[in-house]
Amino acid sequence: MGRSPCCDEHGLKKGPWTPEEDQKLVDFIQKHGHGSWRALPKLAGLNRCGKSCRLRWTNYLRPDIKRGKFSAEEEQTILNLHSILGNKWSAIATHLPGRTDNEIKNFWNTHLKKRLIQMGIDPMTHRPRTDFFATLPQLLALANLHELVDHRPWDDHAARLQTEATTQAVKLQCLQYLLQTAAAVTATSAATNNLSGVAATSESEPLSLWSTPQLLSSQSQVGNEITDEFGIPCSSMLEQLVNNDEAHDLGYNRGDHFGQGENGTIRTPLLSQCSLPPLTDVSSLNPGDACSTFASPDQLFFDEPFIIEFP
DNA sequence: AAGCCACGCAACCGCCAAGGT
DNA sequence: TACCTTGGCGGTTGCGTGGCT
Repeated sequence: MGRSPCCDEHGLKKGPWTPEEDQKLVDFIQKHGHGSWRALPKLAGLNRCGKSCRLRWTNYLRPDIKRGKFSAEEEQTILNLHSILGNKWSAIATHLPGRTDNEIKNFWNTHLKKRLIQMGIDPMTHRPRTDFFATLPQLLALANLHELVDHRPWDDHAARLQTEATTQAVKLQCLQYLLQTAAAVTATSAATNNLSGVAATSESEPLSLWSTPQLLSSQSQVGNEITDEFGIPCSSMLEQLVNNDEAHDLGYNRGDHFGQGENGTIRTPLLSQCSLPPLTDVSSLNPGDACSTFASPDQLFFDEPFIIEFP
């Protein structure tokens, strides 16, 4: 026999709280503390179940709750902690003073998760998605553009140039995706080392790396790891790529597309990715997947025949 | 102006673990 | 040791709101 829900008791109100109810709850807790949540509603004169009171208090009425938009630093902290802890919202909340687990959970589900997905990153593993279908739209768009450029009779030189430019921009985006994938493989081993270090020293310095705002918000440090993979400073290379006139003309530096850096610099998907945490799940890494399954980025995107092999 | 839709968020539900008896 | 109570947590739902057609 299952347990009956706490609010099944007759006459207990559900749904949104009124200001009067809020006031009663706040007054009571300020005078007496919450004590037993089950007993509280009767004592406070509320027609609610104890659980509802507790939730209302912890998620909304508590005086130390910080409301308003999440700062960039808070976002980064959530991303980093989520990559380690997963959906342990209460654990994540302990690192964000004034934020409730519910608020963080909502923020994750409505903002961060979608953003990661848009960037081609699996929100659960924090690793770039390597499945073919995740990249299919990009590849199809690329293939279509390629055919247009190659087979259409061109009277309008300007239009041709623009399409070619767009093709290059799409290539750039796909290249960035592959770089993310390759970088993740590199970062994974580093992350593993970091994490084992954290685990080994967790008693003295629990999660010290992740809870340090300077490190959490440092894109360059993580970006430097990517440099090692290709021997090229990825951030500078990509900034150069994205900063070129073509990208500007195509709107690839628009803030609403990739995000705008603090001093007006462009934040590309990859650079944003660089700010994501190192990856944690090395055990599931398949040496044959991701970038190693594909040809090298050069081969993939600059050897045109590959592209038109797709139907 | 009205209807539709997507989004954000507060609140609920159900499960689980800890502690008490 | 088994059962019960309680609090906590994560997942999900549903309502309000704003933007778009």
